[in-house]
Amino acid sequence: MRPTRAVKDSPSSAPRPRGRPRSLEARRAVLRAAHALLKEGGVSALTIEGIAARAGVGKPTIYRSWPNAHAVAMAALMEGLEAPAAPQRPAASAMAALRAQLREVAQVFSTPLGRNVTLMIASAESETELSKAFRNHVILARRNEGRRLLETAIENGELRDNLDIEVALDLIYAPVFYRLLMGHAPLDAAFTDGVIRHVLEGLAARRAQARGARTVSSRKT
Amino acid sequence: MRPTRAVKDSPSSAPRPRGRPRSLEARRAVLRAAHALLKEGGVSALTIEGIAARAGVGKPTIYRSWPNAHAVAMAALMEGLEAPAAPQRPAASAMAALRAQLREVAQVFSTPLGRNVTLMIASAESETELSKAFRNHVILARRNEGRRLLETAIENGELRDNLDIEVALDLIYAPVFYRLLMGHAPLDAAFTDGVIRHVLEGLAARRAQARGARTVSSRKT
Amino acid sequence: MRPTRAVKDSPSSAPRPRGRPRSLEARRAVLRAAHALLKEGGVSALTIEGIAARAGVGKPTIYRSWPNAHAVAMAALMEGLEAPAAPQRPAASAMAALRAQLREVAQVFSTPLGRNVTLMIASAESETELSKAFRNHVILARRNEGRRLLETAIENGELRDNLDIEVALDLIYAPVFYRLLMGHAPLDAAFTDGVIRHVLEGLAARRAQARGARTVSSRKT
Amino acid sequence: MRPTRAVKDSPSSAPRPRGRPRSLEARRAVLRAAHALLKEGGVSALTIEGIAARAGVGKPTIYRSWPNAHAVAMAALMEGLEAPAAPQRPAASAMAALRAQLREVAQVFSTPLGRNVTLMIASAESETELSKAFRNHVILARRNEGRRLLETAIENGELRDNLDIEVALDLIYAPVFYRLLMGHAPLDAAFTDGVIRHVLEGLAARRAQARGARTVSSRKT
DNA sequence: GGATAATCGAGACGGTACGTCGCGTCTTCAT
DNA sequence: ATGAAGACGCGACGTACCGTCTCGATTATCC
Repeated sequence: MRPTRAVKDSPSSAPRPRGRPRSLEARRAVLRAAHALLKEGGVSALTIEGIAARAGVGKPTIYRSWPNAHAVAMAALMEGLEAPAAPQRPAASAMAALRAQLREVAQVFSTPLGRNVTLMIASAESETELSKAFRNHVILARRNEGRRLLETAIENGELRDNLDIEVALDLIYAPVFYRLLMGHAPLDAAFTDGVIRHVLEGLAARRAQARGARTVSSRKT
Repeated sequence: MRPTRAVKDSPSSAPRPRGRPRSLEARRAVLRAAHALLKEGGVSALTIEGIAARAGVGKPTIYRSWPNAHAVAMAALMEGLEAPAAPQRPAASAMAALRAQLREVAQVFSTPLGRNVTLMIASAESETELSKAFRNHVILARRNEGRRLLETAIENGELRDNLDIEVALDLIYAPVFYRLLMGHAPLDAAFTDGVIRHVLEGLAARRAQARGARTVSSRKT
Repeated sequence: MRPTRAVKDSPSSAPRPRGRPRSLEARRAVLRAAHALLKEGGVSALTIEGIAARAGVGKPTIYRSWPNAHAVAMAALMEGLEAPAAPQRPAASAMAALRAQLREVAQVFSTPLGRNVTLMIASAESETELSKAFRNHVILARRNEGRRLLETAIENGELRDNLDIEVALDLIYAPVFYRLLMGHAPLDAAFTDGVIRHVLEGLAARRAQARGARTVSSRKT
Repeated sequence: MRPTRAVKDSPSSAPRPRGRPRSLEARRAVLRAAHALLKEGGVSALTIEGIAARAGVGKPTIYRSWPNAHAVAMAALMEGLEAPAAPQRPAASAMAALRAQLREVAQVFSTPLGRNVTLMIASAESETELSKAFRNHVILARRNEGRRLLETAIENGELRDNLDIEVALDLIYAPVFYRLLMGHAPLDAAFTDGVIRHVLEGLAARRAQARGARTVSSRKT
């Protein structure tokens, strides 16, 4: 198998490869074309031939940098789906910020493109370096922001201090992607707010029935 | 490849087939072949040509019954992924039953086949009748069982009575599929139990009952 | 390797193949297109893609019947380079007929198409069934006609009866193809007639009949 | 198009070009590699990339000296197919020498390499300077030797003095290349000797039937 | 001796054609 | 008149070379 040397190796180890360097412009044209095709026709419209034709590039040029269309798509989307970085306006509380972020996540990933991205991550057949990077970039970026918020909330006393943050993060983000992928119910702000509310309050009955809940939970895990 | 005429020889009891009553047999062979291929090579290995060859069936015979490979796969899986019918042993409480069911779901869908099924649902590009039926069959069957348990739990006083059941169901099931598809963290019983525990107690800091909640949660996380 | 079953097997052994028979029309369109391309642009213009496009046919359809472009070309030319069957007007003698035939051969193979055909035969890398058939068809058809004429001439007493006919045939036909392929000198009727004359008389100095021979040869050379 | 300046211009007019001179070693490595590839895999194995890789040379280095693979091949072969210069042992007669030379020609060109060379000449699509030079070098060198022998033979009285030498040369050499390229019959010493014998004696009947032959030949040419 | 220039190797570039695979439709024959 | 077999037009796949173009490094001549 040909190497398909990664576009970017470790930064310092590079002893300047011998031949003509790869054209950054071609690379960019390919990613642009891939992005456009993905937006227009979905995953099935994204073919190497189509990308090459649209980018004005030869097929081998694409294969030189990526092993298959999937990888091109991921690379293209990593540049087009930047995390929105800063919360535009400071929220009243960490949980309020989280609620706002969850709305934003739901909105971004509800677009056809966002849905395709999610699918692409999900259907990655093998764990390549690129697919991990892509997942980290797309999914974990938000998740990390969420983790930061959760930690702040715990410090603030908004949340109890003995929760499993990873589980909590899954509780918060999973429903969005679940509805997105399964499509069994709408994915709107009402839903994400409902998620936040329920996950904060918990489902267990309070006051009088706290004991029952405790009993249930205290069973051997 | 040889025709593999009789996919299954009935024990010589039938001197009947003068005409062409082979249809049902052919269909079954197709579904069996599809199932096998899906298990062996994943979604990408499932081609109409492959199914036809393996089932000893002509391609048009397949197209006569299903519009495309996706549909065949779904049909094949609907027969191979039955809901596990009854909870084997009655649980101590509704939530205990739910916890057991969630473990079972996680286990079933963690198999390569289960993962492929989930992907197939997720990546259904258009909402066909069949894809809805499939989703209902695979996903909603469990969800309905869960809904029944939640309602029982509310009646029992295990859960508070003012919760949004649909949101609650998503809170419970989503994390399983989220980890399954994103693969960012393991999907085991410890996780599903953690999900149940956190979703019951909620994340918010308690005022009155903080002590009780903390006690529960402080068990091995 | 796929069989690429010969277009025509032995005639009687065929138990009528199972599926849809190959389209004769497609086959004809392919050969027509190949012929046209060969005529227009020579051997290098004859690509499978070009043929397919021009014939309105899929590439696999071509590969189903022929293993490579070379074979298609040969098949195409076998239908377009028929031997001219009968000598239009009966010649005064067998050698006169041979002289006329040699002129015709030189003329036919001097065309770009004829030259390509000859090259194609010459450059056949491996001895396939088709290439032998093609050579027989194109080259040996004329050669056989020539053999018949030589035999007649021997019977007539025009030629001596102790000559090696195969060598004689080579002596007659080879110069035409030699000039055709090497291009070191023109290939016209004067040349072919000169060949016939010299090959009849021989190069050796005569003892008894030197005079007669000289007389003959001294006609315009 | 770049000039592809001839490897060797006029000898004296050179004002010694400015830059680094072309590497003679590289040139030799290229020719050696081309020769080896041609011998191993035939014409189709001779690619610029293959030559460059094998010679340890950059592709542009090759293109700087030759316009295409064909030219490289010809250049490579011109150095590897030298005429055998002198007849090793003086022959009894000019025709005996010719017979020996024809044997040698048949033997040399029967090798795979010789066959490829011949094909290369035959299939030269355009009449470039190089292709003419190559043809002269490979084909005409022997032919010139043959012409010298024929002239000697005429002077000796071995051959009649009124023959067309060019036609005679074709009669002698053509059959070798004809059998070589068409492959319809073996190419051995028996054959070449037969050619010489027949071409000397002629095909026409002698003595009594000389008149018939003459009659035939004297028809309007 | 330092600038200039053409070479060298390496290899990426936009292309063209390759030969293969699978699609979904069709046609033919045997049952 | 149904079903297997399989050819059809089509389109994308991933590869091999084409001939051209940068690159950094080298090697010569000229100023």
